Amino acid sequence: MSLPSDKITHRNSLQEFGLMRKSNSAECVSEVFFEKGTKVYGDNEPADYVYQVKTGAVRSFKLLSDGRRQIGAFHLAGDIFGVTTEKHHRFTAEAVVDTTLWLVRRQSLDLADTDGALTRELLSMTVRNLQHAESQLLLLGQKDSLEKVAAFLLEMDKRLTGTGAITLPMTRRDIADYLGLTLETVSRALARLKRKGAIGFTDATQREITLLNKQRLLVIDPQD
Amino acid sequence: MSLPSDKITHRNSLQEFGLMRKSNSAECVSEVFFEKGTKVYGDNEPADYVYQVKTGAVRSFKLLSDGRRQIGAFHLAGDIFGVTTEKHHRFTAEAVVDTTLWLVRRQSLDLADTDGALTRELLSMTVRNLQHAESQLLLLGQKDSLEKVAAFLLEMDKRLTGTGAITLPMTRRDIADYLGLTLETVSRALARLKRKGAIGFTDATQREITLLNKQRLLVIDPQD
DNA sequence: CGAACGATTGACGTTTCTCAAGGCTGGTGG
DNA sequence: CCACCAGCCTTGAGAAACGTCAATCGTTCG
Repeated sequence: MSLPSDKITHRNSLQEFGLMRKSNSAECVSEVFFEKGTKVYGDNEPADYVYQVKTGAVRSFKLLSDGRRQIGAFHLAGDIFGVTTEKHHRFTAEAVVDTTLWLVRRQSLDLADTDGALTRELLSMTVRNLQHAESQLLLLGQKDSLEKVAAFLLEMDKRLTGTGAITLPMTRRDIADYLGLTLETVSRALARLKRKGAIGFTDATQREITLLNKQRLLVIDPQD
Repeated sequence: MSLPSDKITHRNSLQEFGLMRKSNSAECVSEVFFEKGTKVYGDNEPADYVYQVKTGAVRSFKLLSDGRRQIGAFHLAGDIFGVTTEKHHRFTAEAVVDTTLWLVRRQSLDLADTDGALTRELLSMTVRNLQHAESQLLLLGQKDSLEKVAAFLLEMDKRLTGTGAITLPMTRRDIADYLGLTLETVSRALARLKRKGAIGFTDATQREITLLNKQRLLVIDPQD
């Protein structure tokens, strides 16, 4: 279900952002807290809400019957996710770390679409998702582990800060399931990048990474 | 460029299908022949037309700078492709075999979108493309070669006939670049499926394949 | 303090890739 | 008609990449 209760605190608020600008009653937007590891929504569940990350991070993934997991996207602060034209979600979404989301009832949006502006907005979001999936196809199908990890670091840097100093919210296993690798291979690829002088670790938990040489990462990661 | 000339024959015609229903002048729809291997449009070229496969097949792909190729989709008879909200294509499209396409100037569509019906149609197509890409992510990231090839055969059977008797238009290399494998690995996977009794070859060129046991293929290919 | 979690590293096994050889088919020109 | 050639497919042997299993270490948190 979409709104598990006991790990979540509700605080209604009137937030203005993205799609949710169209909402006009206070009940439409809620701020909800999800503890690390909590499910936001499940595969095949009714898509009743649209979400935006206030703080934290969310992973969106599919599972095979034997438990293999493909993470399709990470949603970071500011990202809108859970948008679909269909009745049901096609992914499961979970909080990667303690996360605060804003959410809007989808129904409150449908009503507002008199001029088709919402349909166009929906289209533009779907196109962005499609573009991300398309570049991920190239990464998963053609790149080796070093290229995948380099591309991942560059993507995260771009989306988190762009400064070259990043703090990853996700574990090595999450990264592995995003890149189609194992966590050990991700760890070894990071070690190789460190030995090459392309990156450096700046804390004990190995989640803070400095991109010492983006140019070198760009050379490792072949562009299309 | 989008309309190479000497390998192509033009025949204007008034075809009614899909998106193109909106067109109302004879100049908007053309039937164009593309010889095997011909480019339909290139990555980053202006997206001036929308296409539908009349006969034949088209591959749509991205290249890395060193020549590695990821095929994102095959377009078969009846499929509409080349639809985008942007000015330029994000893929290159080539005829896999001798192919006849119908094409419509995109401009002739834009004019017709008074009621937003076209935007909704565009949205629904983009969503279909997104869904295909999403399941391809799972395949590329998590499945081994046997599972990939089994999934490929099931997809082709479904889209070509559904009867279990298929004639593949594409080479082993095309299949490999679609599945993120090498052509040798594809060939070996097919040989293994044959030994298992799941498929059979029915002609000398190894392009006609009979799915002797779809249930067995479904077991090999884990579902989400 | 001890347990749980996440990360790293090594040794080893498996899968896939690479390189090479050979076969089959269909088309072309003598 | 036949020889030849080019393209496609298969198969094998060895190499490389990646996965698996296991041990260890540091951190966090009760």
